[in-house]
Amino acid sequence: MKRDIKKEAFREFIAREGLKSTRQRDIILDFFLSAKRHMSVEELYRGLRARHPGIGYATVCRTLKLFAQSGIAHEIHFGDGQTRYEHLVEGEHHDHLVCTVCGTIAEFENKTIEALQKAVADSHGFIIRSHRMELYGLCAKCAK
Amino acid sequence: MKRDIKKEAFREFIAREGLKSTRQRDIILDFFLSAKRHMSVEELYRGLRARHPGIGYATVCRTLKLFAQSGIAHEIHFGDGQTRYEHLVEGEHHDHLVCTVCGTIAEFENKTIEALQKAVADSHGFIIRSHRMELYGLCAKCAK
DNA sequence: TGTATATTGATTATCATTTTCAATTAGGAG
DNA sequence: CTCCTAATTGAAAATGATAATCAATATACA
Ligand SMILES: [Mn+2]
Ligand SMILES: [Mn+2]
Ligand SMILES: [Zn+2]
Ligand SMILES: [Zn+2]
Repeated sequence: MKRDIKKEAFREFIAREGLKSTRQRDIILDFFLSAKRHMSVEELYRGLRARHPGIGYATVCRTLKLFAQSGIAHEIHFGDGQTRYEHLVEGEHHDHLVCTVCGTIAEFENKTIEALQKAVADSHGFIIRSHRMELYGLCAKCAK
Repeated sequence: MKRDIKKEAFREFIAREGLKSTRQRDIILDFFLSAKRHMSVEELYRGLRARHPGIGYATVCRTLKLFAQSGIAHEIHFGDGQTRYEHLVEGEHHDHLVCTVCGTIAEFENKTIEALQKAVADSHGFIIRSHRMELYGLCAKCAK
């Protein structure tokens, strides 16, 4: 299962970097992988604390950063001042539809757009390392 | 000239909202329209202070927000924790190529991509109100 | 010119995230 | 298994960008 691929990838990262495997990191990773996508740090922290009251906010922040560094997660910024994280397997990619009314986030992928992005970059002699594309507006529900 | 169109648009906004025309707002607008694009609040503040030492940081922040509200400027967030502003005339739009090495920012517009974005949104019953697309990587110069 | 109201700049507050640091833990050597 | 060292943790303080406060000042209109 993908969950195990991510766990294994993080385990390898920990080993490769000379870091240590800890109870907290295991707990946070388990929760992160089973929680819903695009959770803010605060949401993850509150969710974790329900079962693990001792866990510190700083540890959650640090651990999520490690997830991003290890490649099993991505930081997302939707402009509301909250950092969100989503887990993904290496090489996966998608963009977002963000409802500005209810906050619902939908994901999509469009190879044609990505090809055109590459073409635009090429015409500038620019080498793309990453990109972000977000469409903001009203989801089907909020559009009534 | 476009500069005058923007000045006039802001003047109208000021009047329409029952706000007042002030020396500071004039100074900040002049500098903003003549400075290079995508300046951060800090950069604009420092640039302004050279000629106008009395001007307050809070006033710069507030005034830039007013520019955005009036429609003559846009807030931009590239994920480095700095808010940038760029001026544009009503209806104009473009996206960005951001060099992660030297910080250079190029602008582009691609109608085909925008049409595809619309198509993606439609297929989700989503109504786009705005969007952002940024390509991060190496500019021609930094790619060597 | 007078007056009500908006604006300014300095200061303080916010708020999410980072850093600090003493105490604790992990995990390899012996 | 026991030591030992370096990594990790949680609480608290620091950070950094922006926003709010507020007394003093400037603006615009009657
Ligand atoms: Mn996503
Ligand atoms: Mn631009
Ligand atoms: Zn919605
Ligand atoms: Zn560059």
